[in-house]
Amino acid sequence: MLDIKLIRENADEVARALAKRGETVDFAELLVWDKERRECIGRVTELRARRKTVSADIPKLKKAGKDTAALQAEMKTVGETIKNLEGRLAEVEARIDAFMAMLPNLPAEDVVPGGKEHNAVVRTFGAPPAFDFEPRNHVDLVTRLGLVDYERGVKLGGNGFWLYRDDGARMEWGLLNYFVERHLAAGYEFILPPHILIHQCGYTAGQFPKFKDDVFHLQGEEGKDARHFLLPTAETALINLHRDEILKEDRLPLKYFAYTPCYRKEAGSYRAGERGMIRGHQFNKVEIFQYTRPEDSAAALEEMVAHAESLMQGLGLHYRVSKLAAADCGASMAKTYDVEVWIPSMKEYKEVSSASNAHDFQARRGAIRFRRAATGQNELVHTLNASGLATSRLLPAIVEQGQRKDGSVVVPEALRAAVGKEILRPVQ
RNA sequence: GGAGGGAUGGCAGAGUGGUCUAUUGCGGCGGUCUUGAAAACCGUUGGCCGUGAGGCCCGCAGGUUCGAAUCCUGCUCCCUCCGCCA
Repeated sequence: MLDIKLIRENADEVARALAKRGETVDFAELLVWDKERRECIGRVTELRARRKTVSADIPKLKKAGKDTAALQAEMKTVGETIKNLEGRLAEVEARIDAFMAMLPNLPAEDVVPGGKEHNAVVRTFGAPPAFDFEPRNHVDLVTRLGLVDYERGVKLGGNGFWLYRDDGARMEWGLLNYFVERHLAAGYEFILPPHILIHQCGYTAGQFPKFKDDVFHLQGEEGKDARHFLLPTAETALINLHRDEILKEDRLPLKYFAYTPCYRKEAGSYRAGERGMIRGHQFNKVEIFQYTRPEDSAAALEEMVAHAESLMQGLGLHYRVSKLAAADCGASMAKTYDVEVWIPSMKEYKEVSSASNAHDFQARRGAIRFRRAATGQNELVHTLNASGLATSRLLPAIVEQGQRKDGSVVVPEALRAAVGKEILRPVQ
């Protein structure tokens, strides 16, 4: 959520910033509602003050033997006027809220306008492995190696699902453990949240109302509007940890990480090039998250990207880091870096981590503040999130980048203990 | 799932239609005293809206009334007991 004061005072500037995302927004109507809202508040406040004093006087006058019927009659109409104004106010505020809830975040100053074609590679690690044979794709590899069972995954969950088995399950689990250990060492607190969340969580994160079609909603009980949903990322849980709280400044930054599967509809997003485990309805991810003071968030973002990169380096994978253009950043995010791993068969880099600074956008939606000791004032925190990492995109990269001519795969050193072997060989 | 009880400030806990401005205690913060600390004493102590005067907030939403923490209705959550259960 943007600060409506900013729009009130600087509508053109806000519109220009949103235009970097390719969004054309007209604030004229909003500003009319905003004006009406404030006028309503002014009048209601005035009338309530009058009612309050008169109502306090009535018992005194009665005691003094005076007739209060006229005053009571007058207050009755005042009460009705207040009620009418409050009705109007609620109407206007609902419109303002609906409008504001649909607006995406302002891109940070240094984020360039335009779509993903304007993303900029800021650095790369390693180089694409050179094969003196025709490399197989990960679907062939993991199937031959017996790591992933696509057919039975579909039998269980339908299209868009798979299951890990044997060494594949061990490797996926080993990746998760490797990340857990690294995050603990970096001072992040481990959270295992519920996977089923209430609607307010999606609102705070910024998924609702705009992106409600992207998540799986649970059928509520008959006659009840339960409005639970399966989280599309652990970020949705972690941003809500401190919803409606006022944090202590000396406890910031708060650093958390969580492992959850991520459940996404991915409706209509299937592409032939994304077979296998590149895109599914459920995938594993460890997410890191920080709550910081506003002045600390820019540095925190760099720190989180560097941390995500160190995980990749620990696996010996070739990757690059891109800084996203405005329109490619998530709606809640002011600035985003993607860490993208090389998938040889696709000859493409695919996102395995997305590290973002939401500034105060999510904090405002969730009323997450901290008390600044120097001023005694409450301020909104900044929130940041980064995948650390999306394991389900990593396993394809590991087998493709680590494959050898005979179809075997070298297990990254960091995972050998978990998998129990150095080389994975085709089964049968 | 059944039965009962409850929701008031950081916590505990009064208040059942209008004298207060929602008692009081604890905790927190500041001070006095002290070599330092404790104790004692004094002061202070939330959120939201509004340029401001001021207004709103006693779980949430409605209603009754000149006036609601208090009365009425609906909802949510929590606790206790029973049942079921990984």
